[in-house]
Amino acid sequence: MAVTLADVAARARVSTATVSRVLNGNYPVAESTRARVLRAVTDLEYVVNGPASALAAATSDLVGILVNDIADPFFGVLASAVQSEVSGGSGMPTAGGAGTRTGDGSTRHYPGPPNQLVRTDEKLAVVCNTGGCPERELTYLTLLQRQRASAVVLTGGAVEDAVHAEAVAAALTRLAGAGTRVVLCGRPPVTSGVDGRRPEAGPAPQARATVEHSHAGTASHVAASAPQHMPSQHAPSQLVTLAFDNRGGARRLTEHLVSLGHRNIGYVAGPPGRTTTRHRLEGHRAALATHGIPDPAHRTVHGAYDRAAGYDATQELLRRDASLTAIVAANDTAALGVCAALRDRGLRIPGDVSVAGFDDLPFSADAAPALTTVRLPLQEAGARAGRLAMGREASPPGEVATIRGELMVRASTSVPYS
Amino acid sequence: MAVTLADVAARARVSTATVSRVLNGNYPVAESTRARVLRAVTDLEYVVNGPASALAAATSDLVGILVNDIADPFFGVLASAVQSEVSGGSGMPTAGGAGTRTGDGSTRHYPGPPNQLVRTDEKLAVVCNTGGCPERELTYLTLLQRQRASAVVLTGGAVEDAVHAEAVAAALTRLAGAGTRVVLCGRPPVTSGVDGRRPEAGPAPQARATVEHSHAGTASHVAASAPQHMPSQHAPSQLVTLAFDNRGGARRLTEHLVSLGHRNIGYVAGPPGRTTTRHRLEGHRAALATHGIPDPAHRTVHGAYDRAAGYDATQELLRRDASLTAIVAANDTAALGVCAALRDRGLRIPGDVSVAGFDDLPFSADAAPALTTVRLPLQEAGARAGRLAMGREASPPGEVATIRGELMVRASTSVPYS
DNA sequence: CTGTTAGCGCTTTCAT
DNA sequence: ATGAAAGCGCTAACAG
Repeated sequence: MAVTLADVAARARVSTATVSRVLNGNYPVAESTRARVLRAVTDLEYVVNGPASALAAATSDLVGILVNDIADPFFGVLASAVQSEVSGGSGMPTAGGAGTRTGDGSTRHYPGPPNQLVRTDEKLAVVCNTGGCPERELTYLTLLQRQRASAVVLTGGAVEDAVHAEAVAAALTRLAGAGTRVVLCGRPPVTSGVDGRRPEAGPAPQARATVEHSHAGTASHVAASAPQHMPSQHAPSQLVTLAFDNRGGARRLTEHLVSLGHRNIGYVAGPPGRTTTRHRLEGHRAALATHGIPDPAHRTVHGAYDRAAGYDATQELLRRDASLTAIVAANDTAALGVCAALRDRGLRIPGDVSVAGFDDLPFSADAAPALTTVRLPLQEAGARAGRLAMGREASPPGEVATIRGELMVRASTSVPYS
Repeated sequence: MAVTLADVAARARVSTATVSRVLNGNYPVAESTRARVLRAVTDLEYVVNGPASALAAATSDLVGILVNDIADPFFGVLASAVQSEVSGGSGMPTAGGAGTRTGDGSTRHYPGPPNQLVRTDEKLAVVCNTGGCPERELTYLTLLQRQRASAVVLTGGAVEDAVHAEAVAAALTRLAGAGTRVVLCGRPPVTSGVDGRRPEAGPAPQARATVEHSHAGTASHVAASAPQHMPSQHAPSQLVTLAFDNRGGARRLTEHLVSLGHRNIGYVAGPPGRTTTRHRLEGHRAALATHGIPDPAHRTVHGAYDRAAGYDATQELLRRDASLTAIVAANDTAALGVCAALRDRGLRIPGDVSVAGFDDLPFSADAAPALTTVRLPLQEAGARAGRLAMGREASPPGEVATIRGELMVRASTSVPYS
């Protein structure tokens, strides 16, 4: 049906091998021959058969990017950065450094193909929306393995269910073992089988056993405790992690509030059972503990990472304790909901109640009032993850790097009762 | 290296054909045999080789979703909706109707496979970020064709360059011809070579020649001039379009402002040379014209569809004409920038200046003040596009459906000088 | 520098 | 109901 390599070969009066060679540009071919082949290619509107070449070459040019919620700018920014790095470094102007292409070590040793129809040096970056659903995460991982993806980038926090963690760890190991490069971005390192290997453990609120690493001393050192993902011989660094220092960021944020004089601080946490939620909450509590401030359970309310959750949580928080002088949200989006709820109750920000978020998404600086938050270098992290996925950058020592967030003090926080 | 069908067959003591049959569930297999095979599959952790099966079956389970900017919630919401429809209808709870699966007409005639490792009935929805760059759009289209994608969904406005339009039309025709279902969502129908074939035409404000179709009495007739993409025999309705009525929405929005008494209205347009930009601007002007309100060119400023552009455009607009009592932005994101700029100048919204946006993104209702805008049913449109891509819904008559936007009057607009 | 020739792993008639 | 065998279109040695 479709035009094949053989058709092109016939028209160019050469062998299929030759056509393949000029298309891949990885082997010397006479200039005249090349021209003839290229001519045939365009004449026939030939388009490489991906599956066929993937089958023969045992690898495809697919790079998968898994995100929890594609409609959330947090992931949008991350994914965008990864993608622009993966597919040629051009992409959005937003992507900052565009010249990444210059010194690349691709296989393009010989003059490249002419038109859209041919180029093989670029990867197809695709983003997969898991919707925060563990099963879909697994499904995508499998699907990507099916496609023999050349790399997979997992973004965002992980679910803390032991069974699921085990399953993901297994999937990642398979992937890595199959030669797919795996990069974790904004997600803690894989620690398979750390918490006791109880396959039937269930949601296990106890699963937190292994958490207190990576923040003791001061910041971004990786805890030396439990043996990590164990690159079991056949995976030389096929699995690297770029984690966000959520705990540290949250701690600094709450300390900022405390230093302003706040004592009654409400916390709008993310959905329970997720690493990001837990880490940020822990940071918040650590800050309070450090300053000897009690933190009654009723001052924390869990919800989704969205605006509606922030809104609802705020109502609940206010109902439970009207003495609150500040509310910290697990992320900026929820913080916006917090602000909305406060406004609707006729409370002023920060006059009556200070508000803080986390992430520093694009809109946060423009909110009214501008949001105090912790800036996560999403753009940079994504780009780095992209480069790692392309094997264009060396892995960090220990295969794990922790990325710090920066406290951004803006107008939504002030001294209480001001 | 990896486990193959043959390995499974050997372990289950059957032929590869049989294994294939139970995996695809499209052919009767004895229950006992099936069990044995399934057992072998899980024991061996067998994962189908996508490329190989795609090659043999001449089709893959990839569905591509092209977006202009994945970091923009507009596309995020759209993509999310498409995707959750494509990969089993579950996905985000936001997606509303989840039970779509029930009456599907898949090939699953016999009891399906058991675990994550096997399932073949689901598609792999992947989103590709073009960054609004025509070349990348083409690249992705080709890449997807390479992969023999089963469907492709193009979202968002198109670039109005004649050459590029031609190229895209050609690519889509090839795709459709190759059996890939193509769905345009939030983008006008493909009408290659409509506006006079002037390759260097540029933004061409005159290009409006053929626009008023598809919502008047007769609707979706394609301009009769140059021969279109010509579904040349072998493409029965492989290309369907879900367009947004940007012009009508914009007109109603501006009419709302006019009815409030505004006469000096500034307009922050999107990037020139894009259909969405032009249609919205045309709607705005049509409204003014209808009411005999002059619209000097200096009251329109073009920029990107982002917040920064809205901010800058507003400064420029105010510099040019301080008598403005309202500013309409091409989309909500830019409108937020407009608000920020206004606030920074000490102007009150809507007291001094009314502001309106377009799209009604999630955050718009929460802005301060809540944004008057035109609500586009992104969720529904995306879901429908997804169903069309899956062949799970019949095409609209004429292969084109126009989706209207709904005027949402909120707090950011009021009578002037209030 | 170019042609020949095996497969890559799976699907699919065609037999049995 | 199951097996045997012929490709699908391309790549990668290996010869020339």
